Amino acid sequence: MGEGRVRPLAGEARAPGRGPVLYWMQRDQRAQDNWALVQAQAAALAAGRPLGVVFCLAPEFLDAARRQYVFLLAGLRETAAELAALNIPFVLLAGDPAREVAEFVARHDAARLVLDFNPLRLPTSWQAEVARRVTMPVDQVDAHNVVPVWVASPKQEYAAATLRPKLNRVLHRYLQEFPPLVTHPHPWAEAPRGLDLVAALDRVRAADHGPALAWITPGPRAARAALATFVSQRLDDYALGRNDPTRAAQSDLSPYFHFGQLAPQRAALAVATHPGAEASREAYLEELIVRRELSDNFCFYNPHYDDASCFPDWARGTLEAHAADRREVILTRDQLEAAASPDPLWNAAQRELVHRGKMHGYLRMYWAKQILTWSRDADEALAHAIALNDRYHLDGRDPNGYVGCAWSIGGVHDRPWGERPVFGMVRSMTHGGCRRKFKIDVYMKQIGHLVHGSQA
DNA sequence: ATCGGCTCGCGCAA
DNA sequence: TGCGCGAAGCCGAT
Repeated sequence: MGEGRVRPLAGEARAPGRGPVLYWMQRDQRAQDNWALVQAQAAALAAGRPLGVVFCLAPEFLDAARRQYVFLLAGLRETAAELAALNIPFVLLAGDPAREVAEFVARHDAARLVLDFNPLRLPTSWQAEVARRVTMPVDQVDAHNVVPVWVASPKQEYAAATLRPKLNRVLHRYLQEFPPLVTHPHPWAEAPRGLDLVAALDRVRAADHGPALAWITPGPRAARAALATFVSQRLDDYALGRNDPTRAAQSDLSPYFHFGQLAPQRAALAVATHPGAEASREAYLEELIVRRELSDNFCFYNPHYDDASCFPDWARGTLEAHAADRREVILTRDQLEAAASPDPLWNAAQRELVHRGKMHGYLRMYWAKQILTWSRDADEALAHAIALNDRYHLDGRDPNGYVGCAWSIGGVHDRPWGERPVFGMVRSMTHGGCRRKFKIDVYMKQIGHLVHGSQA
């Protein structure tokens, strides 16, 4: 599975419990291609124990909206069925994860507890709390990154350029085929039923932000199909077309990655072995591995990933120096949310976000940067961008989102550029620049149809 | 269409 | 200590 994939989180010296090995599934919500489950099953087989998976639904998670929970629960239903068919019970809990999981694990006297990895503060604090409360050994497995984040680098990296060689040096050791999860030979006879996955949506206190989504089907099976379609039909156009919002060259896989319904490593394997345009393969693997894992590196080593104190010194200085620059207009968060800015291109991007739950990658940068020009300062702009990103993006509340906003507004992982009003030396993007790069009128027309069609 | 200048600091070679 | 070069930039000159 690759050196360092598993790290003890607590209790190396603790005695194992007398019950099953339990995997507390959080970020990686799939049965196959999941290193945490591979590790949990290996431990269970070695000890001759049953294996179980527990998931705790937090009734509110960082302002997640209803359609995000719908996506999550639909995927979990499929994953639970897949696990049950392999003789691995799946148990759904609801409530405060730190308390519920700790109690559950103690009640069933788990032999070991296995965790997956998410660098964000809230899930990390839940894990730490559970590890402190339980009495058996706890292992953490980075099941999300191709190269485990603590292996890739021991520190916060300055930019993609500094992380890239570190990843490339060890990539061949980690970019390997997954072993399959097998039918578990030791049944967990006393496994509780847990909550019903269909009724669970009623326990969620989530507001309805944005219409229900029909263009994307949740679940690991649909994720594999979407990957196959992308590789066979759009990958060759990726190098040239990915920054053109009017061309469908993007993978559209990020919602699956975010909810762990598809392993980035599975996508990397599929792309790396695909014959065809070399430039497109490299461009995609750069974004899938280097830039995505740079986001995990940032959030793992910098707990201020979602406030302006995480910006590099040069960016904070230059933004400060331009804080008093005249703004065209100051917009409230409600005005931004309602796509009521003076820029029709920005409004179209915001409408795409609301109606599709996903904005084109190139426009995500433009969108966040423009918010800076309509905010009193960079702190306020970052707060607006993160709030709207998390509320509407299917892949919101993810390291990629926080780092994307910090890159756009605060120069994180970027370098300084020619000084301009408001932005200072932070790289700017303009309406005119977009006009030069793609047909903005075609994009705005496409979004007009999207909005009109889904409001009927 | 393409090019260069804008500007800072990391990491490495020396 | 010096030097090369960088996640998607802009703009004006050619």
